[in-house]
Amino acid sequence: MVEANTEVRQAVKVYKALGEPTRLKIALLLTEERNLCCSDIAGKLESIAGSTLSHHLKQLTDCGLLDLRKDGTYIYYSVNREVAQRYAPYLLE
Amino acid sequence: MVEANTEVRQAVKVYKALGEPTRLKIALLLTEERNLCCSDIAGKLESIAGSTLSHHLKQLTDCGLLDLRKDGTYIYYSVNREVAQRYAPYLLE
DNA sequence: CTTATATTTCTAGAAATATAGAAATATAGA
DNA sequence: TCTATATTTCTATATTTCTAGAAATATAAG
Repeated sequence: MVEANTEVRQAVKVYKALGEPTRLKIALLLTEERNLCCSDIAGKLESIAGSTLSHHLKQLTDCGLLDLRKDGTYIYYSVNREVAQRYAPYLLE
Repeated sequence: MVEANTEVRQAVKVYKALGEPTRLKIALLLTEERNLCCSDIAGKLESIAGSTLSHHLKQLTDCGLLDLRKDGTYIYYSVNREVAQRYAPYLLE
């Protein structure tokens, strides 16, 4: 019960992150294909400024839905399956 | 594949609806207890204007997450289990 | 018909969010 | 070190969203 509020707060963040078309698309892309970097993702979207994409990826990682792995200049993103499984297993279908 | 976009559009709506603290709280209330009317719900929230609550309930019903049943002057809301199950089974835990 | 209650619609202001350009930072390689 | 590429931060603007008061609508009851 102590953790209930924390969990609800995370749920709000996760759902807020997914409640935007571009971000949901990014999350779906990253469940199909793991370890995409920023520019890979940009390449798969219509046309998006790097700064905008960075802003979206920050929200998706801040809520715990995406994990990242830095490798040199690149940052590779993947969906965190546990978080997706808990709040939005729809992503994993 | 034809229905994919429709489904994604619904997903965005559902997640947008749940990505707001008051609305997530309403959704959680309504999974615990079915058939609450507008004023029941208002009574379980801190303090909210009727117009604000109406606005939130509209979003929750428009995305398919809540069903409603009119009975006289009252409108009773319940969570649509199928939609919740598909997009946010977290609600049903 | 009048009154009372439940809910919605209209309206507007305040706050939050999305977007992108420009500048900044980080790293790799020549 | 210099250059190129990847990504973030800063800044500004346009749009959306949240909120609630006032007025409107719907239904029930007297």
